[in-house]
Amino acid sequence: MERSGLINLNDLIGSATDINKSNEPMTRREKSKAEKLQQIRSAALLVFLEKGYHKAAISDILRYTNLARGTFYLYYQDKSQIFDDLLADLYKDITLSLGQLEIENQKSKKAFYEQLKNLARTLLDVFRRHEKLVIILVSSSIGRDSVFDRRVEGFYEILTEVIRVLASRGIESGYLKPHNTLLLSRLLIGGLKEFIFQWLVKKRYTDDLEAEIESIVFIFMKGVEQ
Amino acid sequence: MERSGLINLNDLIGSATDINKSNEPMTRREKSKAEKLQQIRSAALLVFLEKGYHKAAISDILRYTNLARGTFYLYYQDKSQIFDDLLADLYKDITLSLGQLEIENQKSKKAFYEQLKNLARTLLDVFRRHEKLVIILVSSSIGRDSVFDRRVEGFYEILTEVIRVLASRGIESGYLKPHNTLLLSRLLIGGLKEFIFQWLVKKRYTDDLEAEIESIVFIFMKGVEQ
Amino acid sequence: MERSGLINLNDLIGSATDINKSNEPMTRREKSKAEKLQQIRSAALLVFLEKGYHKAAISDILRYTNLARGTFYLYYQDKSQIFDDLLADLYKDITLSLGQLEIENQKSKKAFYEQLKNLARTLLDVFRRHEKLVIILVSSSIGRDSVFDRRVEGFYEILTEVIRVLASRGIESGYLKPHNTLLLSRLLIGGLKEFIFQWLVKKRYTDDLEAEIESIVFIFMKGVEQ
Amino acid sequence: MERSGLINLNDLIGSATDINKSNEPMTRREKSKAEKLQQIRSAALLVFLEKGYHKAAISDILRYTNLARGTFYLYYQDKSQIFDDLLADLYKDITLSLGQLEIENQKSKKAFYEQLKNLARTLLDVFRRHEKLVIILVSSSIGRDSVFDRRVEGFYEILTEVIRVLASRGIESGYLKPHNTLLLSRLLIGGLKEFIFQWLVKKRYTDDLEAEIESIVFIFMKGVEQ
DNA sequence: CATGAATGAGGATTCATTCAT
DNA sequence: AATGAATGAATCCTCATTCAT
Repeated sequence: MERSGLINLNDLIGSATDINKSNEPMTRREKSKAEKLQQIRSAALLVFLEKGYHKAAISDILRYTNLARGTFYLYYQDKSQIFDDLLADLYKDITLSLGQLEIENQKSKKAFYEQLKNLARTLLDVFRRHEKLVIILVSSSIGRDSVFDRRVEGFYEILTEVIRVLASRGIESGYLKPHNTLLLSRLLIGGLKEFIFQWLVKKRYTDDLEAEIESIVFIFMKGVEQ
Repeated sequence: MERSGLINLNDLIGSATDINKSNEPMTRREKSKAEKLQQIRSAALLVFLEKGYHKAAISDILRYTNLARGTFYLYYQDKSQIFDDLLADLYKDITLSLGQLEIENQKSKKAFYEQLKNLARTLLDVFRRHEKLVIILVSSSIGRDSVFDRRVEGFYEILTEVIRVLASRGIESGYLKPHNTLLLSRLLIGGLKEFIFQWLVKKRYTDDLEAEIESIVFIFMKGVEQ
Repeated sequence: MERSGLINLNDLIGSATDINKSNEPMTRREKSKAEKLQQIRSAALLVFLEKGYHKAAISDILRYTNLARGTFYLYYQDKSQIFDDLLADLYKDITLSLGQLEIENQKSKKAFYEQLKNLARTLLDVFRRHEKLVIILVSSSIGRDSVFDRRVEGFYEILTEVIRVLASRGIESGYLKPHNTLLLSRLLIGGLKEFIFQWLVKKRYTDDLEAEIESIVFIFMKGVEQ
Repeated sequence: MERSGLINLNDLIGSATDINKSNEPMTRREKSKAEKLQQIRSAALLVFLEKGYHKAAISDILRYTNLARGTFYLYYQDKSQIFDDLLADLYKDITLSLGQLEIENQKSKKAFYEQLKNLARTLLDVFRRHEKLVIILVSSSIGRDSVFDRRVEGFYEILTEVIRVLASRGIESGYLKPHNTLLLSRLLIGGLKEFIFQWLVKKRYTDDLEAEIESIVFIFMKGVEQ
């Protein structure tokens, strides 16, 4: 019996900037550095949320800290780098969460459906934990060729790939109709993105989120099942 | 038997700017002015496409024409106005196309399904005719509060409303399960947006567009039918 | 017995732009031209009043007419010229009014005092007739070297000269102390200007204007009498 | 016996911007910054003097320094702010000077008259020390609603109020006729303004300034005395 | 004469980034 | 390492004036 995390996300995510991986204790200087870094990160998240990534100026971010303008450049080279850094956290969480979502070969269509619901709930939880960043992601452009836009796109690619793999297994097992899995997954991700946008940015659907999510999964499952 | 356009889009769209309705012949001067207007419009479309609306500077647009900086302001007051103007064209086309898509009260689930496919194909055609603008729309940020973002959002609202009305009829007629129609329509629009993005921006799915669209409609229909 | 207008103002005023001095009947074309001229003049007066001379743009003036931008330059070369033209009217009125204010050699201090009051009342009436222009004059900068500023200054020079001449006569006749007449006149003009400003621009002192004016003349007369 | 400064000017003036009150020694950097500030202030004063406040461009000011365009905005937000800053210096001086001009309840008309002369001389001295700024003030428009115009007007209001209070006391003590004190003070301020204008801007009356001032006070006193 | 489209110089302001301290 | 003053390119916008029609 196969037993593994859903998917190896590290392949997809690539090298998220990792600062301070080592477990050695920090010197005072390092601690101070880590604190400053954290100040900048928190401030950036707030500013991106308020003004949107593109309109956010580095000086806006610094205004929320008590650091000098030049200090920013000791930690990051530009705006896109700090966004990458913020994103890395989300990626780490997704990786962990989906990794823990252990998957068995589904014994039945029902089990497959349950797994799909589990996945949805898991993602929902991750998004809740990273609400600010997810808002920034779902209300941002994709497709242009700035570093930022590629990052946002990358985020969706990861989600798409997760769905695609799951759909492939469903088709292999004969639970799902043999659709184009990429199309399937994009369709679901698109719907999901719209849903998250309405939920987090527009603050709609706040009544019974779980039920709504279940509806979505149900519709999708019914739409694609064998 | 009721027979009417699908939906009165004029209510949603508002008065698209109408220039040059009169049939009187233009003087040479007026013709030159109209040409300059067209130059600016074309240039703006290109620049928005290349750099994205937010990064596009008015001087970028003017660089594509051989006009002086001040000239822009003879035609538009700012960047948002020219975008509105471009959008008005698309809206006019959508209005016309959907208006011609006459709808009968569906006699059967099958007829309802056909109608859904018709709608999808019609929108597809419109989008093909306005490819550049649609690319700009699907690859732009929403959720911030600039004029631009409200326009983009408005575009999706229109599409969402069209789907929502159709879904309502389907539910009333007993062909569809009584889902939350707003959720349904957002879900489909989200998926569609993602699809259009992949198709127009990423240039994927170019093999058999009609078949892909049919797949989408099929999945959606199957997912929500009674 | 000497009998003459108070002063020959034409010497002071110089060549106010005089258009249409001849009495020959106007052709239709000339009439149309005169009308356009009048349109511009009225519009300019309003705009100068609202925005102040310096902030007034030529296009502001033209917006109040139904003339094209280029047309302005058929009548005036720039903003200062039209101001000169407006001023010429006021000058003409002052000249006329003061010219009619016939002056005898004052037989007594009392008569001299009456004459001073007459002068004040006369000026007051002129200012009332040209309220808008006077407002523009009293609420404008002076002392810089633009054409406009020299015009404003010229206006005060005229008034100052009128007072100075009268004061000289008063001193010659022994009714007034032998003060520096230029100082005297500037002092009075300065006070008057402030008074007019408060009256016309700030809309104070509207209760009993004549009484206030009489107060001013009284104080001044008492201050300088022998 | 009452003994106090003439008037509490702080009520009228408001909080003049106070920079660098602390006595700690400046670092080299702070010193350089203070020098730059001073460069800008001096340049602004010169430019305002030459071109007038309204025609002065920020780039004109910067041309007199060797600073970059953006540097201005490190010190001031716009043109009006630097004018306010310059004005604050004058206000501080007026406050100090008039504050030191201690006033006793006047025992006689003569004493009152002396006090008036003292006031005039004091103001004259202040104006001499701030010649450039005073020139800018007396040759500027008032009455429009820009920030600048309100500042200029405020300056005259202060002077007017000083005179008005003194006149009130004179009337209370029976030395002056019971005129409308506001009218009185405006009249004197108007005359004074005109005088200062001629003296500082037109460079007249430079022979015996003290005597001229004495004349003015004498005329005024004689004009209004009981 | 009249028009009004076009021009382009000129002014304000912002902001990422550098670098001397 | 940290600072924050200084920079200057980039952008938006206005407006007097010209000139082909």
